[in-house]
Amino acid sequence: MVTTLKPQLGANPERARSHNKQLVLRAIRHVGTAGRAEIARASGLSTQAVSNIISDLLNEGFLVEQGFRSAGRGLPVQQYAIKPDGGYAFGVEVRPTAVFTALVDLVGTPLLTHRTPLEDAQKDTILDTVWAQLDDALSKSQVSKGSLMGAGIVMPGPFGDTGLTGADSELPGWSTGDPAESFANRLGLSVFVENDANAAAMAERMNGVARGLDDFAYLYFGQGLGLGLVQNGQAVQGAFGNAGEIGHITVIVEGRPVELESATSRLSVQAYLARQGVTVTNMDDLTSLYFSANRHLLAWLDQAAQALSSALSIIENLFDPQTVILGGAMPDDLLDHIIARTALPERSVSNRPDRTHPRLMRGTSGRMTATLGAAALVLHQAFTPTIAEAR
Amino acid sequence: MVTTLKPQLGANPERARSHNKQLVLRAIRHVGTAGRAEIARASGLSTQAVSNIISDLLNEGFLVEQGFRSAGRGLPVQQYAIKPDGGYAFGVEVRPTAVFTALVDLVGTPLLTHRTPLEDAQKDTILDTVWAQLDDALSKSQVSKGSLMGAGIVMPGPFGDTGLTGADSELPGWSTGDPAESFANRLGLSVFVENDANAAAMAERMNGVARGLDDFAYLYFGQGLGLGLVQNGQAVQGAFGNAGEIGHITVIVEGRPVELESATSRLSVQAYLARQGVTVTNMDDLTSLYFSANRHLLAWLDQAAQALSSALSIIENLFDPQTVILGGAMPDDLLDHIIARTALPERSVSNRPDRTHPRLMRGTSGRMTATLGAAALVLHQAFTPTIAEAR
DNA sequence: AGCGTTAACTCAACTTTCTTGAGTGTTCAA
DNA sequence: TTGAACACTCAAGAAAGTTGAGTTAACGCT
Repeated sequence: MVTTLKPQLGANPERARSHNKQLVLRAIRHVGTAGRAEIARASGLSTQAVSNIISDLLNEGFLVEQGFRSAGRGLPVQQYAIKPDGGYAFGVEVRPTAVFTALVDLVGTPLLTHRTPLEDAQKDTILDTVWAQLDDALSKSQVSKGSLMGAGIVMPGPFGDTGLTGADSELPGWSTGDPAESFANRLGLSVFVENDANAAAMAERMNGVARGLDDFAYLYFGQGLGLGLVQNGQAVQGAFGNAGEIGHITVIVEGRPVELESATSRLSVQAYLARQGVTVTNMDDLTSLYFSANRHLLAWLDQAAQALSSALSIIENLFDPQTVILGGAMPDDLLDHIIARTALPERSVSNRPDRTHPRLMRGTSGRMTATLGAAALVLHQAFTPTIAEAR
Repeated sequence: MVTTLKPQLGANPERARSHNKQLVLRAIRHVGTAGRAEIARASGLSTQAVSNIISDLLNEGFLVEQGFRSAGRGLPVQQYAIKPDGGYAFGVEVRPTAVFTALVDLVGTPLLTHRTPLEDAQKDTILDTVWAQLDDALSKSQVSKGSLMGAGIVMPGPFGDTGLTGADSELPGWSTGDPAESFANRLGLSVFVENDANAAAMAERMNGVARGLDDFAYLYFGQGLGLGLVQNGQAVQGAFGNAGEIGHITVIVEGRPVELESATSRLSVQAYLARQGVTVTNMDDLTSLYFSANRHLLAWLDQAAQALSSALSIIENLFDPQTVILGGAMPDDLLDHIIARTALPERSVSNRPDRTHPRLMRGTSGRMTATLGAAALVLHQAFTPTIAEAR
C-alpha cells in the first residue's frame, strides 16, 4: 500500500513574499480598511516589511489609498483598502439543464450574471457554453482576461463512481478525467471545482453572514440537500471531494426513519405538493403558496423542520461549528419559517450559554447563490496565504 | 459582532528555516530513511538548502546517518533517519478515577507507561499527580527534561458548558480557565489538549494503520463513543474543541431510534450484560466471555454492529474519508467481530470500486491507546511545518 | 501656547536563508 | 573505455526580512 506525501512547499524568499502578500490582503479585507502598523501587528511582520509589500500591491493594482485617518496620537494613518477592480473572478454553476455564470470583482460585487439553457448535458457542450459565456461576460463588462484571477466551478456531485451514483442530478461524461483540468484547459484560467454547498459556504464567509467565521456549516437547499463545511477557514472536501453528502443519511420524522433529502429539498417539496395536487414550477410559486398560507406547504415545512432538527443534532455534535447556515435555492420566507420551526436539540455541544451567533441562521438565498459562491472560491484563494497551504 | 482574525504568521527567514526543517523531518519520517536529493524533490527546495538544513538537524541531534546506499547511477546516497532519542514526548490521559501516563521517544516507541489511581478528581490533585508521574518517568528513563518536546493531554470532553454537560465522564474544576494553560504552567512544557478519539487518530496516523493517510475517521470505544476526525492531516477540533461527540446522535437499531452511545460503548456492554446477570469488570472478562461464546455478549455485539452501520453511513457521507478506523478500550477480538458484522452501507460516497483501503478497519486497541495518542500529538506537532499552521 | 510623549512611517545597514552555476566524484551502460 | 546520469559541495549572488536611527504629526498635560 503506497501513500504519497502531499507535496508541501518549502519556504524560500520568493514564496515567503507571495505568502506575506496574501496575508496582508487578507488582513485588509478582514477589516475593510487598515493602516500599515495595524497590519504589521496582525501579521507578525515588521512595519517595514508591510510597507514594502503594500507598495508592491499598490503598483500591482490590488490596493487603493483611502486617505488619512488620525486615531489618537501619532502620525495620521494612511488607510488602504482592496481595489474592487484590482481583479475579477468568474463563477460557473453547471446544472443538467442550464449553466449559470457570474462575473464578480475583487470585493465580491457581481458585475453581471447569466443563465444559459443547455441543449444537452454533454461535456463538450458544457465546456463550449461556459467558454462562450466567459467571452461574452468579458466583452460586455470591458474586463480584460489578464485581470481575471480564475474561475470557480460548481458541479453536482458526487464525483467519481460511488454508491450514490445513479442519482438524477448527474452529468454524463465527467466521471473520467479531472473536471478542473478540463475547464482549466478550455478556459485558460486557474480553476477551482467544488460542490454547491461548499461554494455557497465560502461565499457566505467572504461577503455574507459568515464573515470572519472559521468554523461553520452550511445547509444548502438545491435539487437535493448539501452540507458545506468550513473548518479552520477551509472548505472540507473529504478524501475524494465528496464530503457533505448529507442528503442520504437517515433521520427521524414523525417517529419514522426517512432519507433526509426526501424530507427537505426542492425535489421533496415539489413531490410532496404534487401528491396533494398542487403544482409548483419555480420559487415564486412557492412564495405565493406560502403567503396564501397553503396548508400543504405548511405541512411540508413542518416535517422539513423536523428532519432538519435531526440533521442539526448530527452536524453540531460531529463538527461543533460556530453556527449552521441555511440557504440556497429556496425563498427567504420559507427558510425563515423553517428556521423558526426547527427545534434546537438540547443534547448538543452547540447548546451553550455563551454563544455569540445563533445556532441556526439564514444565509444568502436565491438561484444564484452557488454561482456567486463559485466565484468566491477564486477570491478566497487570492486571500489565502500559500506556504503550507491546506490543500 | 466582533470577529478576530486568527493570527497567522508572516514568513521571514527565521520562520522559513523552522518551517523547512519540519518539512525535512516530515519527509524523512514518511519514508523512514532518505537521501538529500530525494528530500529536495519532495519539498521543492534546492539540494543545497536541504544539505544545510540536514547539517543543522544532525547537530541538533534529530537525525542520524544511516550509511550509503547506491541506487542506480550517481554517487551513493547518504541516508538519513530520525534519531529515536533525539527527543521525547509525554502522554497523559486523565480519567475521573485514574491518570495514565506514557513516555515515548521521537519515533513513537514507548519507553514506559503507568497507571496512577486518583484519590479524588480535583484539579490540583490531577495536576500534582501528573507532575509527579512526569518527574518519575524522567528519572527512571534517564531522559533530561530539556529533550522533552512537550506533553499531550487527553481529557474527557465536552469542554465548557454545553448541552451535554452533566454526562458522567466529567471532571470537576476544569470548566473555568484553559486546561492547556494549567498543565503548561504546572509542567513547564508545551501542552496539547485533545479528546481521546482525536488523540487515538493521530497516534494511528503517526505509527499505526493510518500511516500516511490525511483524511480518515476514528471511532474510539471509550467510556462512551468518540469520533476522531483527521482532515487534511490535521485533527478536526471544531470551533470550541468539541467536535466528534458522535455518541449522542440518534441511530436506528432493530427499527428503533436509540442514542448511538447506548448501543456501542464500554458502559453500554457492561450495562447490557448486567441486565442479563453477567458482570464484567475489565477487558479480559470480555475476552473470556467472547471465547466462551456467551450468547448475551454476541447479542450485544450484533446490535452494536447495527448501530455502527448507521454511524458509518453518516460519517462516510458527511466526511468522505479514506477509511474509518475502529479502536480504543475494547479487545481486538471483539472489534474484529464487530467489524465483520457491520453492514457497509450501499448508499454511501465511500462505496466506490477503486478503494485502496477497507472502509472499516481495526486500529490500535487496549487501555493505553489514548495515552499513546496524547504523546503522538506532540510528535505530530514536531513534524508539521509551522508557517500558516492550520491551527 | 508650549513642549514632551506617543505613534506611524522611512531610510539605510545588516542578517538570514535560499538559489544558482560551476566543479567533483561515483556508478551504470553503451 | 567513455559518456551520461546522478548526488553532492563550494562560492557567489539575490531576495526578503529585521533592526535602529531619524522624521513627522497629533495629543494632552502644564
